[in-house]
Amino acid sequence: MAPTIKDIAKLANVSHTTVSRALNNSPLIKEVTRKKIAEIASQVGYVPNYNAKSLVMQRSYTIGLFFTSIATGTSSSFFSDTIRGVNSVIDVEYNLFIRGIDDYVDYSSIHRKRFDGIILMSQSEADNKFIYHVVQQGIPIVVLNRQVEDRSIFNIVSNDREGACNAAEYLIKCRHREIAIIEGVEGFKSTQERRDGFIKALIDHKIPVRHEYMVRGNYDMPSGYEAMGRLLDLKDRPTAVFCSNDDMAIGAMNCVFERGLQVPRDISIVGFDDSGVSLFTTPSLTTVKRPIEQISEQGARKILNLISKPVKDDGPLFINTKLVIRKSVSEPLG
Amino acid sequence: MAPTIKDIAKLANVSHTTVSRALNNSPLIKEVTRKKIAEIASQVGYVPNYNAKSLVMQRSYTIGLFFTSIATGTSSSFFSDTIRGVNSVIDVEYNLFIRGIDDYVDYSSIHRKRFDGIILMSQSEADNKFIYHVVQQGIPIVVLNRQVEDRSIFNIVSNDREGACNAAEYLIKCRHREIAIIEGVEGFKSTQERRDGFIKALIDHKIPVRHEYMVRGNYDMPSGYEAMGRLLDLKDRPTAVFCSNDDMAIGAMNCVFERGLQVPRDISIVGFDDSGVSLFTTPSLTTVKRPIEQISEQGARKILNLISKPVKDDGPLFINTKLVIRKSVSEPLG
DNA sequence: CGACTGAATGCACACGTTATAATTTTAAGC
DNA sequence: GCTTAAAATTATAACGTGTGCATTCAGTCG
Repeated sequence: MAPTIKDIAKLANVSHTTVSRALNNSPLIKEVTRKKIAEIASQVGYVPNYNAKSLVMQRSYTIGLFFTSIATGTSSSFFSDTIRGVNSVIDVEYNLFIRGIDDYVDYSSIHRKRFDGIILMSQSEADNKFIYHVVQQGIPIVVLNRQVEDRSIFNIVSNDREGACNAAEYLIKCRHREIAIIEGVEGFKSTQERRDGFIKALIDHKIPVRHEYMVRGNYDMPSGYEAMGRLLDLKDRPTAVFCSNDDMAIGAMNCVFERGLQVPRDISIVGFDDSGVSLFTTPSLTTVKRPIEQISEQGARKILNLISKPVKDDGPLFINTKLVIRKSVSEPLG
Repeated sequence: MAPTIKDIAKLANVSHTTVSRALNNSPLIKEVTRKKIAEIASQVGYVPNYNAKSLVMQRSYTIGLFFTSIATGTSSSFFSDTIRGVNSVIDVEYNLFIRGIDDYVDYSSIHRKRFDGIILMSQSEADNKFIYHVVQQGIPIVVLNRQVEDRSIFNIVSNDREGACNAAEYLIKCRHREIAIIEGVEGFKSTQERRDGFIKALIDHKIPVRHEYMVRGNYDMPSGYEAMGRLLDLKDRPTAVFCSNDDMAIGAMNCVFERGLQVPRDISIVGFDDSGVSLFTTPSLTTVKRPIEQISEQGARKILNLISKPVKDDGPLFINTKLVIRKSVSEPLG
């Protein structure tokens, strides 16, 4: 059986109270007894029972990292970058708990006793119900990646609108005028933000926004492939396509090649995310770098802060995107 | 404050013991009282306190999913496929806890009280120290992806050797004779298995194994790029290359194109994993499908079994790989 | 030397749950 | 209607830890 503070108490000829205090560095304990107890504790390989600790302390030592969904709609690199970022910050003292919101039929098991704090990598407005529940439970929460209206919630988002706008402006600067967009999953905030940025760039440069140049995808490769197919079928097809993420850009490029056309000669393509692959496509993909790992790290730090000293809102934190110019864009022919 | 069984007991005019039994469907309770109590419980929105439960039950309701490392050496798709597989099986009643072994400086916090069971997605022999610790603690464990010698440990692995062998044989069938291999991270079991299968195929077909045709990578795209560079620099370069995973294959293809050569015309390439991208490279990648998600699911099911009724070894479970033929391989020129 | 002070330690309880043993209620048998 | 067995319920202890309050101890001051 694993040793408890009572076992240590016996060995040290003190009460378990003293042991508890000594191990928690209470100022009430004389230095020599603390030393002695610490010595014995490490000798017998004592590790505290977190269940007992949690029970009395009303803390769980657990941080929940939630996604909108683990099963669908989340690209691998996005998923793993997020976990890597969070994991690098959260000390092993904490349990790191990972789930998708859609794994739950009801949220009754999500309550204060079980989570010290929650990090939500949010992709959909539908997450609001979850957020509301968490807030109501009084659990500190940080929402990443999607801006929420409620100012009392701490929010870290990338500036997708600006990123998309920059990407589109870059295409315009390269003399493109027939520019299409392949959009992401309907209802995702990111989808909307990127579209808005894209449209803003066109309007700012007085380029008409053509309805048939806006096609829907769902953030995965096959959808990018199909969407590009529809664009290429158009009577006058675009000379450049902004894809709302890299995965769809890869699917789109694939479609272009399959029709015997070239990127960027016949059609220019730009992506969004700067996922690992984008450097190794042929041609390499011009894309908007979105610092997911950085966002996650910041989010993790913030939740730790919130747990230790709850404090009100600083307003949402925007992390800048950055256009990474590679080789999938050139000036249009003739 | 969240309601406890004592609160319910008061409302129902019974003892808290009865409430506990009623909610746990003990046969000692009369049907009508059970009904009444269940009614009240859901009315007040009762949720059990798992810390208290764990304390007395000596169970943690936590399952640990460990990787060799979260920070490095694990490709995104591998990582997320694993989590998806496990997540789909593990009920929300359980905490799903995810960490890398290399996050720990010592394993003292990994003990029976904290984990009901552990799933290890293992990539390196160095993990044995961790495995040994877990076994010694008496925690049920399932090791995925890497075969361990100890027969008392439950093991689920893909048949990498056979998969690699099939891939190489396919190249041979396509009349290739100058066949190279780009290997994975040194020391990883998977690296060795795939090399062994590769070599076996060559030997079986009496094709000499040339030392300069075996180059090292580390499973990421840049390393595949570099390794291919070294192969292309050879005086008589190979006509086909077996890459030990898809990521390296993508890097390798990129390198080929950059030198103005074509895949598969000038050089054929085959990968390993069948990660999501392999369908959308140009040309699409012929590769060995390794059912990571399936392995993870099986592993998750197995750990649940082991937790409920500990039982000895059935021997390692092999899950078959499958060659997926696409367009990155053709017969060599001339 | 006794009263007082402050430091160090111990006692007893609390946290929310399950398990064990004891008790009460119900049903059955004659 | 009484005894007895069975069924249903309750009282109490336990899990391992932290904390308020009581207690002891050592030292100081008068």
